[in-house]
Amino acid sequence: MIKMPIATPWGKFTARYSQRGLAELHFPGNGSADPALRDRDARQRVPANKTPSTVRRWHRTTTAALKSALNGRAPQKLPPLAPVGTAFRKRVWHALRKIPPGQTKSYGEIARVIGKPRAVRAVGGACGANPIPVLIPCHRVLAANGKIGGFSGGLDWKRRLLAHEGI
DNA sequence: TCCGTATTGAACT
DNA sequence: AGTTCAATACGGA
Repeated sequence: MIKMPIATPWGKFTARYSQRGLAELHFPGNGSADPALRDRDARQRVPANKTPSTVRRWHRTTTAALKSALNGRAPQKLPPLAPVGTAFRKRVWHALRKIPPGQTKSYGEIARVIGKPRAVRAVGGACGANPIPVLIPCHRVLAANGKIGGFSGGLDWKRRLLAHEGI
């Protein structure tokens, strides 16, 4: 996995790439408190001039896409997305990508979309396990009663992202 | 197998 | 308007 930073007005995000594409996107400030993990991360940080050209191309796309998304706009182009997860979770993530900016759905609605109307709680689990937040817009999923629900990156981020989309 | 979950809707105060 | 509760699918240990 190749780890590369993305500087934005809201802080430094971190992208991780596998051979298949973008595998993870991390919020700023999520640096591991555990020194051992920090060391591991430092080892995985790769200088740009040493990264394969394919990954640099992906990374330019990711960077542009993230900046669009942070401004509440749909990215023109996305890198290949290669999140790791079970078949069920991938179906959920795929469904999330169909929610346009400025619109929201409930966990139950997502469950129906993927053909498992009773898997509402599992959908919540899949949202929480989303390795590529913002680009896979898990922040556009609210509870059925209109409450905010949760967000793995912190509810502040969820509110901020939704606010930028006019919600 | 057991436990926790970013749920939901109904039935109660 | 708040609280409790059961049903429920999934994933990790």
